[in-house]
Amino acid sequence: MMSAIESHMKHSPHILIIEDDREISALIARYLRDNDCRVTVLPDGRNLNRLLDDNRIDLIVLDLMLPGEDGLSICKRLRARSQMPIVILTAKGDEVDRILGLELGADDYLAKPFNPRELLARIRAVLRRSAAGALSPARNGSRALAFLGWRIDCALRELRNADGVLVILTDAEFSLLQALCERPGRVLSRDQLLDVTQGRSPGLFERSIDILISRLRRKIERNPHRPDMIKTVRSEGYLFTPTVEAA
Amino acid sequence: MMSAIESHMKHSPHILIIEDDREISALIARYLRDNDCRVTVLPDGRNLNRLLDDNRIDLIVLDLMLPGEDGLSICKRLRARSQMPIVILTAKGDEVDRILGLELGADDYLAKPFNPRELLARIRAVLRRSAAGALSPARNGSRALAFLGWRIDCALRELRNADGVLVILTDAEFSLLQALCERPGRVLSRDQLLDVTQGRSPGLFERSIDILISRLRRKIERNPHRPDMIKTVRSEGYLFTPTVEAA
DNA sequence: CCGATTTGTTTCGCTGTGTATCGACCCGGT
DNA sequence: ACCGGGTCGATACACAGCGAAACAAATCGG
Repeated sequence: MMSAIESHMKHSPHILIIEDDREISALIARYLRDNDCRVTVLPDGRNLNRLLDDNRIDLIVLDLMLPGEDGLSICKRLRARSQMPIVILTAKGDEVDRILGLELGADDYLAKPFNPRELLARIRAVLRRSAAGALSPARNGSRALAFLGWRIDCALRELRNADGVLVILTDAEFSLLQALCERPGRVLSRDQLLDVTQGRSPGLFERSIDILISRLRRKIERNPHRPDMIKTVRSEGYLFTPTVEAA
Repeated sequence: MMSAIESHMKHSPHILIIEDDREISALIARYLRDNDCRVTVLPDGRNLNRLLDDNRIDLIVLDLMLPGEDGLSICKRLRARSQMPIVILTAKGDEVDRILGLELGADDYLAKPFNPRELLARIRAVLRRSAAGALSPARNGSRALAFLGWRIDCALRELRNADGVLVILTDAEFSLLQALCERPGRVLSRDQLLDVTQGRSPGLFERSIDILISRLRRKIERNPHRPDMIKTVRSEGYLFTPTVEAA
């Protein structure tokens, strides 16, 4: 029964919990991790945009009662930028906030105190629905990026050089390049790159990203031994230096 | 971004209520009709399949406490045949049934007694998430899609090429193509495709989707060995690259 | 109940990707 | 300067994912 749901989730989903109460967030995180989720916890809404940019979050569990920026405000902000699934947590019986949250675009709510098993069930229900996916009638027009004469078409997953000739990248290489292009001028750790490209947490001695970078350099750098575009920042990660523009 | 929602709003959603208590069903029906929904009421699970075949239902509100066939059983039956959105109604505090319902594939629940406004908010939240017309192959009314000169008629289940000549697809091939067309520009996992085309969970070493893709490519790709339209994304799934428009 | 067509399974070979290993390099500490 | 740990690049290799063909099973129409 559940296996149908889990099985069509290729990678374990990455859940972001926004909750100031350490005890509650630890409890949830523990339960979700025990049930094949990857979990990140944030105590408030600060650094949220940054975190969403650098990681591939599948769903957000959002407490409405937060210090600083209010949960409803965060919910609205999130909806303004994406359709990311949101499950909100409210104090028991706080019906107004609950309805308001749903009308603001949350996908579900749960009243505290709650049963972790029910939270998991709701998360799965929402993820299943969002994975089944809506039709994309007006799809974000063929996304294409350009840098230093290179052109990358994200819809076709194709890369062309300045002369317009196709440079054949493997799927993993393309995903990595896309991740870099979408975050230029910023140092990205191997963990972030793994998360974004494959939705995976790294093993202890994981070096697969290094290898991919190496292979990618061989295909796009003028001198792969003295890379211009993809620089390595020792013990930090990698940095994509060109300025990237939509094309 | 909003277009998915707007396309929903264009025609008022058709809600099916399965509820034996006349008083409650009348109350809900009234409130929903006042808020731009079309409503059909059924007192039990009989004639359900018949009704679903003959009408285009967008969402089902299902009471779990029913005479005759149990609500959970109905929920399971519905899930077996489609991904139709389901909101279940339970007696207050009946947590077990609630969780069970979600795990059976319901999209949301509401405890009785409830505020009609909240029911509406939940219905809208679920509808927002769900695809306008892609929920079940049985429901896809007369729609036609076009891409790269190809024309696909979902009602007749026919495919024509740029010259207007019929290309004969088998049933499974057509369902697969339709699923791809309805979600262009997104990588779809094999499990999702299996789920959408046949509502089936994959066996452990299932490769039937690969074969279908292969056979489909042979019929529609210019060079089946270097596919343009249906690209494979290694260890992720498949991607339909053309832009698709209604025709 | 039979034959034809559609659909799923098995198997094989190729390619892509991660792992292991080694060596180069950076940097700090005696 | 000399070593030593840590980090990264490169090569070689093992294995997993996918396409294709042949085969087997299921479905359908008569």
